[in-house]
Amino acid sequence: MLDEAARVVSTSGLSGLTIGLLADRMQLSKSGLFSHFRSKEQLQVAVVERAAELFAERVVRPALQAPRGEPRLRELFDRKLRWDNGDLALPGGCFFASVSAELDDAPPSPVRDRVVSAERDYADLLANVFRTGISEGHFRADADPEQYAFDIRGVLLSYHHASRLLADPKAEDRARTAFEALVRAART
Amino acid sequence: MLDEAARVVSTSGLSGLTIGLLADRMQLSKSGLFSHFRSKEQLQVAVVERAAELFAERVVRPALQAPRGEPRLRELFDRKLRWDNGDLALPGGCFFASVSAELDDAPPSPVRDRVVSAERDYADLLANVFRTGISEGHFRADADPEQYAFDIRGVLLSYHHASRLLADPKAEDRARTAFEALVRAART
DNA sequence: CCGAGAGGTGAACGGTCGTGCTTTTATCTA
DNA sequence: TAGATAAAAGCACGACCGTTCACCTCTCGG
Repeated sequence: MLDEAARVVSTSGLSGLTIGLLADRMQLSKSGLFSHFRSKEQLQVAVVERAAELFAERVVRPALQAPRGEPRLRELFDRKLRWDNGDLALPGGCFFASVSAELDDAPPSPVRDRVVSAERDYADLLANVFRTGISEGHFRADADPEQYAFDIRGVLLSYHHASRLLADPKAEDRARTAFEALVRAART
Repeated sequence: MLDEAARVVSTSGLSGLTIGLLADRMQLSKSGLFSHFRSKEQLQVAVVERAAELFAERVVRPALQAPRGEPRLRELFDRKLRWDNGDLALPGGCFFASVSAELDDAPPSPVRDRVVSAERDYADLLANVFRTGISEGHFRADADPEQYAFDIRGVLLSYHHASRLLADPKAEDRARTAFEALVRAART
């Protein structure tokens, strides 16, 4: 049920996730569905948390199986591409890309806070995996892991933008090219 | 009036632009405002076009005054930062960053089409300015202008994300650092 | 066998949405 | 000054929103 909600959000945004619509898709009455969550805000929080779980299951945990340093980073990047627009994706692409843009200027709220913390977790993860790549000797010792996380985030956002909005068939090639350039620049 | 509408969209998204809300802000009755546009869709189209005008006025045209090649590219980048989050910005940051994410999975529509074409125009502009930089001898002859446009877009999207959603005080530094790295890599 | 509790239904509420209509008000020309 | 034209107001509509509440129907432990 939260998976269906996450699918809706990924395509129509949080504001497109309506109690009536979700009830229909679940073949449930509006009030029947409503009684599971006690408010719309709690539904939104629950779906954000479910999306974070899905991301951990499909992207993060499998990638952490790869050897430390550069291979792990490559796996993380590759899976993130598939999460945005491939076999690991929700129908509307990256859940957090939609929701982040929707909430970036919203006042603080439980929903926004969870999204922010999920995004921060991901940025920290990228930086840490990169940092491990430094101590493994894959990357230059003076490289800045947070800067690297910022750069990777940019490649992924640009990929989402190019493939989803502009329907650019070269989007994936461009993303991989950009990633390789970043890795090359970080090499020792 | 369309300027006010653009301000609303930049913070609350297209779905937050409501006839009643805009009427209030304009101190107009709902029907009074409605009669200016003949439907909500036409209001949306008009506000997208107004935003594209604003972007051309504040970012593109002034940047084109700078000398061809690298200086023009720098000016374009700098002004885009200010458009996202500075003295040239709407209250919710980049208008198109909000709207793009909102419409990326929507079915084709007049509104979506205008957004896509504005985004394509901007990508083409970036690629062309870069191309001129090649013929001016500022950048390597074998550099790929479209790839460069993709990379720059990534830096700008990551900047918007970091500064707006994550409130990262280092966002601007990171964006400038990333931009300098791209320019350096493209140098002859 | 009974009663409690969980989970689902259907109707209703106040509110806001986009959109039509009719009427008033203001502006400008003949 | 009278009359045409345009802009805004006021009101009502049907649809959908989140939310509440009274009722129904199961299942299961005592």
